[in-house]
Amino acid sequence: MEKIRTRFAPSPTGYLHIGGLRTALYGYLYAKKQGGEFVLRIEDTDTARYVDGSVQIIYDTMRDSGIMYDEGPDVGGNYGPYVQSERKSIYTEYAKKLVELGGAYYCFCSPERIASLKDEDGNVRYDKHCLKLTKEEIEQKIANGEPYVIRQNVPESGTGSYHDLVYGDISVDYKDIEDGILIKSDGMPTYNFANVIDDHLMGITHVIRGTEYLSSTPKYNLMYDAFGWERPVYIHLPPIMKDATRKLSKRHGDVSYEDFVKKGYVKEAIVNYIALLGWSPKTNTEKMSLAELTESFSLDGISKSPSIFDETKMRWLSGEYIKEMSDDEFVERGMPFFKESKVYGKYDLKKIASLLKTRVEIFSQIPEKINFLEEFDKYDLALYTHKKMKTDLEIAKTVLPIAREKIANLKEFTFDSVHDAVMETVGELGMKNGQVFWCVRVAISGKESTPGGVMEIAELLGKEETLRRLDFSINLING
RNA sequence: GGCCUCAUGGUCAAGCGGUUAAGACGCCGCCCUCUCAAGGCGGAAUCACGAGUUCGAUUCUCGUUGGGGCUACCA
Repeated sequence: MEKIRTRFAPSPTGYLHIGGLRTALYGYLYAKKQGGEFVLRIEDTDTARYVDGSVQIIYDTMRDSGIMYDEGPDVGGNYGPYVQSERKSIYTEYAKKLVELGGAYYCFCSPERIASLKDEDGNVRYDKHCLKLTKEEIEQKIANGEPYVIRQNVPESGTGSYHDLVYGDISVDYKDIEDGILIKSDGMPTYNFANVIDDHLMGITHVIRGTEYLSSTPKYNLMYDAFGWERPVYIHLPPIMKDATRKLSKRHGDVSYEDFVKKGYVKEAIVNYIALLGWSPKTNTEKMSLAELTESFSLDGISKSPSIFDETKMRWLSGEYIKEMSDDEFVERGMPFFKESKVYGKYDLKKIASLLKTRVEIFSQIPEKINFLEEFDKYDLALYTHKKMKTDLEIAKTVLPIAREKIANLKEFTFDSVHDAVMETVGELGMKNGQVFWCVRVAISGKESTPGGVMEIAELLGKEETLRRLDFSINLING
C-alpha cells in the first residue's frame, strides 16, 4: 500500500489558533500512526491578508508543541517549494492545461458587469458569459492587455458525490456551484485551485481540513477528474467553537497556542486537550502524551458535531501534568514565573516546587502563591478567628508568646524540630492541635491560606525571619 | 434565500435496537487535615421536538426546531 501523506496548510494571516493547531495535530497523528509523512505548506496566495511574522509563528508553534512536519518550507523535501507564492508558475501552467481540457476558461468580465448579475436576493451568480468567447477573441483580448481571471467550468447539471471518512457520503448538485475563480487577475491562484494542484503534486493521499470545505469539495473533485488525477481521501473535521454560536477565531482573544503557553499552561496539556476536542479514544484515558495519542488515534473517534472549547478543563489537565513533574522539572519549566515573583533568588525553589505542585494548575499562578514569603506586613486580625479551628484573637494572644519561646529555644531549626516545638505548645496549653497550628501559621504568613503549613513555611523562612514575624504578630495583636 | 451539515448533562464525551445511558471537567456534600490544595468517598445533572419502522427506540427513516458551514479575485 502506498505511503500515507497528509498536510497542514495554514494561511499566514496572524497567529496559529487552537482550531488550526488541532487540524495540524490530527493530520500529524493520522500520518504518524500509519508510518506516513506529514507536510507543512504555507498558503499565502492572498497577499492582502498576509501578516508579517506569522509564518515564523507557525514554525515555532508546531515545533514547540511537538507536531513536527517531515517536509516544509524551512525543512525542505522533495515536493517543494512549500510556499504557494513561490509556485505561481506551476499554477499558471496547470490552469492553462485545465483550460485546454475544458475544465476552465478565461473571463474578461468587469466587476460592474458581475455586479449587474445580482438577483433579487442580492446574490451574484456568474452566467458563463465568457465561455462563449472564441479562441481568437481571447487571444486578442489578452494581447490588448485586458485584465482577466480564469474560472472553473462547472457543469450546469449533474451531481458531484464523494465519500468523506468522517461525514460519509456527500452530494452536491453542480447547478448549485458557481464557476469560481481559479486564477485571480493578479495572476495568483485562489485556494480553490491551488489546494488541488498542490495536494496532487505533493502526493497528498489524505486531505484533512475543516468542514468549511465539505460542500465545496465536489468542485475540487471536478478538477482532479479533468486532469485525470486520483482524488485524495477526504477527512473533514468539525469546528471548535468559542460558545454555542460562535466559532473559535482569531478575533476572540486568547485562543492561540502561544498565548496559552504565555499564560503558563503546560504545553503537553494544550496538545492533549485539543486532541480530545472532537475526538475520543473511546477509553477512559484522558491524559495522553503525543506518542500515546499517535498510538490510539483512529478516525472513528472523530465526532461530527462542533465542540466548545473549555479552558477550565484544559486548565485541569495542565494541573495533572504539573503534579507528575519532578521538583527540578517544575522549577525549570516554571522559571519565567518564579522570576516574576518576589522570592526569586532568595529561596530554595526546589522546596517551593514540592509545595506548589499540587496547588498550581498553570505556572502563572506561582507568584501569587509564594509572594507572601517576601511580603509581610499588617494583616487583618480577624484571621485569627476561625470557627472550625476553634480559635480567636484571645487564643492567639495565649498561644503565640509561648510558641515563640519554644521556637526561639530551638538549637536546630528544622521541619521536625519546629513540629516538636509547636506540639509542646499544644501539650503545655492543653489545646487542640488546630488552635495552635492555625495561630502560628497566620502569625508567620499573614495569610488565610498558604501552600504548606507551619513547618513548611517556617523552614523556608528560616529561624530569624520566623521569629521576626512572630514578634511582629505578637506586637500586632496586642495593639 | 439556496445548498451542505450537525444535534446525549453546563462543557468534553461513551453508546452504534433491549443498558440502572459509561467516564472526565465543573458544581455540591462528606472524609482526611494546622489553612489552601492534593487524595478518598458520595451526590445533583443529559438522549431538542413530532411522526413513523419495530414486540421494543438515545440508537433506523422522515419532518420540525435550533446550531454551524458554503454561497468572495478569503482560505
